[in-house]
Amino acid sequence: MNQSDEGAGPGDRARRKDARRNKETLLEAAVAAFLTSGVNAPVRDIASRAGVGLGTLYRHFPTRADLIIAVYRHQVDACAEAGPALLAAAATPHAALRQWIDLFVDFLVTKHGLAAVLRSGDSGFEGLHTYFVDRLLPVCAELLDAAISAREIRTDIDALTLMRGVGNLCIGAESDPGYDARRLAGVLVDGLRAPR
Amino acid sequence: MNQSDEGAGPGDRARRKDARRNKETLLEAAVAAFLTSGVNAPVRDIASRAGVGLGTLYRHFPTRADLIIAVYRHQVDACAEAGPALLAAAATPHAALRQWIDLFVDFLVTKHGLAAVLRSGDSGFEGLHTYFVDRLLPVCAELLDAAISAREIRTDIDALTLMRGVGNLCIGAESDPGYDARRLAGVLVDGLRAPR
DNA sequence: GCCAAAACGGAACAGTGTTCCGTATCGTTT
DNA sequence: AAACGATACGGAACACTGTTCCGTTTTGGC
Repeated sequence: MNQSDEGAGPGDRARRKDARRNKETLLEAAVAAFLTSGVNAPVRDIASRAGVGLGTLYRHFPTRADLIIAVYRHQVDACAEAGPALLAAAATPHAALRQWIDLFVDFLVTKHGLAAVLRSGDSGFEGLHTYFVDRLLPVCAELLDAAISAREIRTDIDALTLMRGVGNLCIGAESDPGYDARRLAGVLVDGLRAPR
Repeated sequence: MNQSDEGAGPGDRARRKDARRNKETLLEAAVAAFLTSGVNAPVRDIASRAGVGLGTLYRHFPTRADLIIAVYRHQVDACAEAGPALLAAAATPHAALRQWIDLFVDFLVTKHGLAAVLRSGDSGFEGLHTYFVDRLLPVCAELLDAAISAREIRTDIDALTLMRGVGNLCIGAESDPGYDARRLAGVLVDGLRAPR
């Protein structure tokens, strides 16, 4: 995975090279910190891992949410792009939906604390929440609609509710061996089949 | 609901009456604060609502979790006691389970932030988590076992996983009009019927 | 080499939960 | 009624968050 192209647009060329380098270093530090301490790793830890001041961190990533987005952008995009592919390949839309939900759950469960932060309600994370919804909701809706059109599932659960529900099921899964978020999400998707 | 008998054992008689009165006042203040600001209402707010110092609050409720337990103890107990009654009255164990889950969800959804705090992983809330599990898990397990014995549901979801899953589904439901935790919990319970 | 613009660093702020201890109150005992 | 020890009180102080701000340093075009 290459972090260097995060937001690497024409705008980056206008930046001083020390700024570009610091942003890069910060991203690497954040990846490492998130891996060991979860997405709630203190900002100070990330800054000092990167050997950089707090001001520098905040200039590049105005809020913690921006840092999280930058770190996981590629994986979220990959998840989003997998949706249509699964729909084309699977035997039924419902099977595709199940597989896509599995991808989503796997992603969330392996990012310590991310699912919780998405639901924290903390105003500082609005941007993060919005990013996830913007990127993934259309994909989920497409799969859901396909399954509905195929008359495979009930119609009273919309894509946003489903995504939030599945996301919620992932909360705390990382630090709780006795809890199987994947299986529960599967049960939920099974439940969608019940005609209503 | 009467808060005055919270932990009102023989031990209370040994306490000075100002201490008893303050504990009482603090509980009322906490009820009010939780109602308006959710269970994350700042300790200082609760103390000042009660016209009491921080030290007093912490002496009576050594941790925030103790305060939350004290406030909701009666409702949790009521939920626990409803389990066997529902099992006796319902047409099938699965129907009883569904009704009990509805009770649980209704309770959690109406307590702003409680479901989130139960899953926060914050060590300060271990006591709260333990209390909920101790009190409600046996009830859930009884209902689940009955439904399994009646061959109504799959056997690969244990009571703890189900409770945690349902609890998770309730997170954020209070401050999100477009999200229906009750319905999702219903879908999950439907999913249990799918033979596996 | 100069110098304005850009970026940096970290002290300072605001808001948490929690601890600590000097002071005030209570209730019993004389 | 007065004295006194146990009990309880209040809030300053601490540790830890995220975030802001501004004096200082670095950069890169002239």
